[in-house]
Amino acid sequence: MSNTTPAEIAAAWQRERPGTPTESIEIVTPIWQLAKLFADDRARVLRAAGIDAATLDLLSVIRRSGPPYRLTTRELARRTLVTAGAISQRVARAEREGLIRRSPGETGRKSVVVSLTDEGHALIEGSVDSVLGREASLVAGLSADEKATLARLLAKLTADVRRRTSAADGS
Amino acid sequence: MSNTTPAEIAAAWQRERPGTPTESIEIVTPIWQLAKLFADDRARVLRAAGIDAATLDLLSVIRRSGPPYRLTTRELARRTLVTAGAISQRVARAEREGLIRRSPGETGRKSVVVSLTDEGHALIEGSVDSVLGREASLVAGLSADEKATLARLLAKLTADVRRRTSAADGS
DNA sequence: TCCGCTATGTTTAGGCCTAAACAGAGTAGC
DNA sequence: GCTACTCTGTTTAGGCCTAAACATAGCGGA
Repeated sequence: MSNTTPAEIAAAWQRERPGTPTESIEIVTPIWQLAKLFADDRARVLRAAGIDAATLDLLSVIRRSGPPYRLTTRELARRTLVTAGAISQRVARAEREGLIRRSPGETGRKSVVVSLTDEGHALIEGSVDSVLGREASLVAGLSADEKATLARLLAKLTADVRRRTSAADGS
Repeated sequence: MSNTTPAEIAAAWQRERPGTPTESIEIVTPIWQLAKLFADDRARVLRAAGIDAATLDLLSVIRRSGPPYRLTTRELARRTLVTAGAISQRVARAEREGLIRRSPGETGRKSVVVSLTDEGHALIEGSVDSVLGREASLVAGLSADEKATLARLLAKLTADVRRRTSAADGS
């Protein structure tokens, strides 16, 4: 029934291999577990709405960029955390389903702009509230103070990790 | 260069669709971003060690279960967050690489116990410290207090979300 | 003008995962 | 002793992703 907690994992390593550097486990492991819990739950909610998480992410980025709801694939790759190849595939799938439209970009360079179709716009309007509403209910167990503190620490950690993992260095 | 921050995403939704329930964004989004940053970084560290994250996870669970380093596939599925089918595939891959061994379980029911080979044991000993050490350095930007607070809030949130997503109900 | 460099996208090969269909091993009740 | 049911694992079909190989499109210097 109960899954292993991060604290138990760290304790198990210390018991089996005293001296193992386990300081990060109680931070990193729950982040992975939560990411998976949120992802699975979101997938379940979206299945009912006839859309998948990857497509929702794509349409969301375009939708909240505001009118005229158009972005180049380069911008899409920058604003989502996936590779250019993944964007290319997402766009192809969404285009096949009639949710977006591709058109050649005009300003210099070779470029492609992706824009929402009416169907795509309707689909995102109909699903974003249910997804975000559901997620708000999942974090409702924390008090306002706890949520603020957690958000602040996560923001700090994200900035730290991004700095330490990108480019050279690392120590 | 800079990626969009969760706070900017929430602000964008409020600008475009006033009233969108964005309370969860500054919690859920950074968790996903961090999970991906950690996963990518771990994959990079492991590539050098000749092992992948899925196999490391498998061997780790068996290793820290203690002597005699044997678990049934059912136990493996329970202790990792993946499906039984995924375990079956992970075990098949690891067996092909000579890292684990499969043998019929004796106690009642049909069951299969997975045990570490010497090669598997050596591989996990040689990589766990480098992975955990690297991750410790990634979270080193937080003070001891901040780490403790973050760990506590993440543990609480994980318990909450698990409770709210499992089984029926949800509201 | 020509050649090549750089910025952009797309395609391909392969990895890992989930859901669901399968299959085998015990167990329980008749 | 049989049949049905319930655990356990494995296999299959399909999805999404990354890395890397491929294409193109403009620009720029000689």
